[in-house]
Amino acid sequence: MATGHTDPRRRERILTAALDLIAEEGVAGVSHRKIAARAKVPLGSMTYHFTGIDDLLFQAFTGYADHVVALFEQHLGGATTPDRAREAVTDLIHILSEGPRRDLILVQELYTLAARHEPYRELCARWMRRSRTLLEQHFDAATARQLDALIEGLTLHRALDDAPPDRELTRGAVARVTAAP
Amino acid sequence: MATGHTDPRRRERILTAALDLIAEEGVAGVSHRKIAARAKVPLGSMTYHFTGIDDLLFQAFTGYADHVVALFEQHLGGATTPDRAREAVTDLIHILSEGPRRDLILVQELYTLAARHEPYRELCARWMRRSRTLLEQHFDAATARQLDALIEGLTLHRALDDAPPDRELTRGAVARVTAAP
Amino acid sequence: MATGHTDPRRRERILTAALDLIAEEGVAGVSHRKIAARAKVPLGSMTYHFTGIDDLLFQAFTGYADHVVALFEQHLGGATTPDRAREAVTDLIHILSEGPRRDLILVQELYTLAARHEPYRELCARWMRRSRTLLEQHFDAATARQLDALIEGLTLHRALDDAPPDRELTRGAVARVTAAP
Amino acid sequence: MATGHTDPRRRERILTAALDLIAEEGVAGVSHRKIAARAKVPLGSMTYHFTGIDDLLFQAFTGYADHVVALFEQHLGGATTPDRAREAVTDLIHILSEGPRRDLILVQELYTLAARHEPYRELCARWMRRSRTLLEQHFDAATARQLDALIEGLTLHRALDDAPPDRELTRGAVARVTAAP
DNA sequence: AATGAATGAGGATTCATTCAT
DNA sequence: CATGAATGAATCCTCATTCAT
Repeated sequence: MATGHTDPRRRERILTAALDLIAEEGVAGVSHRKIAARAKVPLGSMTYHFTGIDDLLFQAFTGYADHVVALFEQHLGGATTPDRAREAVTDLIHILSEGPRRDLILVQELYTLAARHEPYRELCARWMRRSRTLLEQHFDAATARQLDALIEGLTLHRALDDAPPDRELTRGAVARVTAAP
Repeated sequence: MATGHTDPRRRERILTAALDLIAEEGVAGVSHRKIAARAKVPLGSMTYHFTGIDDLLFQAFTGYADHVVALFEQHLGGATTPDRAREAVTDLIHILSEGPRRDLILVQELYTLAARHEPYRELCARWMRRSRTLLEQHFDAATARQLDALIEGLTLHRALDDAPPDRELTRGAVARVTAAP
Repeated sequence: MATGHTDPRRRERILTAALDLIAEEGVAGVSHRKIAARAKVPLGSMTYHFTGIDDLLFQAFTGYADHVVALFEQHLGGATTPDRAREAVTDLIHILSEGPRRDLILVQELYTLAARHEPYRELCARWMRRSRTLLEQHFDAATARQLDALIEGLTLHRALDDAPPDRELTRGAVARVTAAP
Repeated sequence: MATGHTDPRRRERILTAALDLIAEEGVAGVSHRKIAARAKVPLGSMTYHFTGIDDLLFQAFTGYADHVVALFEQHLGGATTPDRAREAVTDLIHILSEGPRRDLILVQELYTLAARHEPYRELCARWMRRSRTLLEQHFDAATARQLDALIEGLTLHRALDDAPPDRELTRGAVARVTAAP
């Protein structure tokens, strides 16, 4: 009506609105109506562009996972030495957990879905594989896996703990896990 | 009517049914009706015993957090030397992630609630504090925190990864993080 | 609210409203909303009293079939001789097809459902068995079946034909089918 | 695009798909989308070729009624003596009720529409007139009407009854109704 | 001539909660 | 004390139809 007739950004706008809403109210709180209102899109658009709400959520999280992977690549891809990589990992943890609450929450919501639904588990598994591959450019395979898990745990604890680990503690943990045996 | 007058186990049965349901369908999927049906309790009981569904959920998760803390105490409390403690931590990670899917899922659901709602965050913080205190019986404060985060990350990765870390890798990671500097 | 708290006639009112609506707009045209409005009952009552709309429709038609069977019994049950029975059958056909359009339509709707759904077919089969049993009080089994089919066909043609068979023609057809060989 | 410019069979394909769908899901279950999908035709075609869904349904049933009339003509038209006609009628009843369930269902759906909507009633009336005319080639007018109704009733009972009349019973009924007074 | 995108109305159903009993 | 009946709001989804292209 206003935008001519077709609005190619429509789909994208809906997905962004969905993620924002999930961050605010949780997967449990999203609904076609709320997403449509936030995206300023008529309700009927929801099921025109997506098979149903499950489809919509999955596509939204798929896009989000891509975004996080990109973040990993951006930070770890540039490191040229193991020391630089260690520093990049420390950056990553603090960026993730100090950045907008939105990211922390979305990751949690994604993990919760993954714990119950296979397609989401596959989404997470792909992300973990990619992350590990990046770490393996600087560390041996076993160390990469251990470090990957450490990143996960430190990020989460920084998000939930009332006295979150500081940068020095993070740096120390990274150093220990990546220390030569 | 039949059981005398009141059934003291009624409340408990409702809470267990709620957790089972959350494990199966997620927080988003629970409802008074479903919980009542599963607990074999009349629908009216729900709002008689609990203020509302939010109250019910919070009490259910409170009980669950207590249960997990008990698991930590049971495993870590018995260790008498740092080496025993290291082994206990390794056990803990593998028990948590190999045990029934139910536990993995409930922890995730709890974290997701904590990411958004203060009372749940406090619940998690208490748990983390307790866990750290237990670890501090064997390791210095900084190491305890790092180790705690590692436990978290390894457990999660064991749950979601398609090629989960094996016991040897877990043991190695624990050893590295707890190694003398 | 107004009626005290429980209204035992509620279910019955809904079923009657459903049948009225089916007669007016067809099975294709009924909806929870329309039935609720006609029965002057809140929308939520629909799925409180019935599992779903399928359940509601089936129960409505079950009640209706009982009503039609009662009509058959009332007319045929009183006949004491074959001649009286022939006259009763003729009455029946003309009462059915001259009476309120509602009945003709409801029977059609029921048959249409029966053509596609087993439970409705069973409903019709029961009705036919009962009808045949009544006719067998006056005629041999084969004749009863033939007469039963004739009743069906004449009623339908009286309902749909632009020049419907008159009473004399009906009487003649009944006489022929029930004539001694 | 591929087929030159216009596909003359397109309309026909849509109508056939509509009838198939009605047979499967009932008039209540048809929709533009489902018909378009089944006919492998773009959604926009629906309202391009037909005024609306009512128009589409009416044209579909019109074509179907023509098809049934042709069946009557094929069977009754060939009979040269009253006896042959009786046999043809018996054939007709058993062919109609033993043939694909689709036909039984479509006839019922058509009658149901006819019970409520004038245009469909006229469609049925034309069919009945034609059928009667064919029967009048062999029997007097009154007999033709009675026989026509009998055909209707026997066909329906054969379709819905759990112990449907056999061929001998059909033959007997036809003989009785067409017997000289 | 033909169609994919778009949408508001309405579909069935589920829900947490209230309240008379 | 305990509960079944009741309900209005909100859920997802399907629909016939319009219209710019």
